[in-house]
Amino acid sequence: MSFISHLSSVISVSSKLETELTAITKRLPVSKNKTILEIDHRCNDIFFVEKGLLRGYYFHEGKEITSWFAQENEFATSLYAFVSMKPSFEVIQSLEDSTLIQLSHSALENLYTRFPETERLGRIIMEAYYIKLEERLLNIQFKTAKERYKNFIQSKPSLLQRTSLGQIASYLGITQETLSRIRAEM
Amino acid sequence: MSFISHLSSVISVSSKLETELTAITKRLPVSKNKTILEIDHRCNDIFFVEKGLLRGYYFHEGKEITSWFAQENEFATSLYAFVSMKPSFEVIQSLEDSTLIQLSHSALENLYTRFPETERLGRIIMEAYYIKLEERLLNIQFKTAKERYKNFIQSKPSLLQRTSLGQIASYLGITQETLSRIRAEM
DNA sequence: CATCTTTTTTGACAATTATCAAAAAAATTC
DNA sequence: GAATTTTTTTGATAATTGTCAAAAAAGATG
Repeated sequence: MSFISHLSSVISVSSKLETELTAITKRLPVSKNKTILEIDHRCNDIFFVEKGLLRGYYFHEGKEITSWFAQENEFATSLYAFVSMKPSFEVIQSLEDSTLIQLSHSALENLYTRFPETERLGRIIMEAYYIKLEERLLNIQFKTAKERYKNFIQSKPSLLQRTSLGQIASYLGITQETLSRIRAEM
Repeated sequence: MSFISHLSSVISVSSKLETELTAITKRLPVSKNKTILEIDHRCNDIFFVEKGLLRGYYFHEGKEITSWFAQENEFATSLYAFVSMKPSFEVIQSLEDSTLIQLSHSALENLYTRFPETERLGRIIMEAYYIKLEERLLNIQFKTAKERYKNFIQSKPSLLQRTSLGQIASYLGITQETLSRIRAEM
């Protein structure tokens, strides 16, 4: 189970904890192009992507803006909504047939209390999220559209084949016309 | 001590923990315009601003870019460097005479181990940091320069008097000329 | 495989913000 | 408080990216 082994790389997972984790999570198969979390709904779950690809997006002036992609061995949730338990402004959808490990907010809170060592896990995951977001901000603030795209190709080459131009463009904070032109001149 | 009472609003601080916190932190007075963390140095400390104002900035193409301001009752550190223990790309400076509560990385790690309930604190602080950063990203990605400035006035009015136009402009991701023109037409 | 739908590309033009240069204003220092 | 330094403002111009519209290409469907 890639979920447990992934966690093991962050904290030591006792067999007791492993049993608990297996008990409170659910393996969830989703087919391609399914909406997993709708706008304005509560985000009760955090998902670990065992197989497949998810995408988070929201609407800005009627257009879909990709906020993240989550591939194999990555966590995915509408973080703001999950942390605050407020209605989500984000949609989560599957871009491929996927297998998710589903962990609910209440089960997680429970886990934190019963296995305090998992607090560390929560913190470390948050730190990693933060650093990724910081990189993204620097990227958008100081790189030209072309530099951002080059950077994307470098850091997430596999997503090039698995997502559409429009999805990537909005993730990079540019229009798809601009991205198309960048591609043309490369 | 505003530090302890601020923490108390997040987790319950036992008297034992309070004693420990007092023992491992140091009250650090710094005068105005002092560099607290230099570029490429290790960031060994996280600071809690008891009084005064700090600023984090880095250089991009020879120009200072403000990444954050930390006022009274806020935490401040070069988060990426502090978390990863890598050399900092950020400078931390005091913009006013300030009083800081200094907590070292090693003392914090130690605290996490000896008082597991503080892991929760670390996680919650990280979550708050994340959400602030997310707002900032949305702001830079989708608001015009004018909207961003208006938003800044709304959310951090006190900083208007305490910082310079150039510092605010770079924080908002615009040039100071542009910010000056925005001010003129408001 | 012909049709329908979605995605990508291309073109013309507009808007926002940056850049460079210099003047004006404000703040600091001796 | 005069001189120096720093910060802010103003002007002219350029560059990047966005917008709107439509064609072309690719993909999905019955």
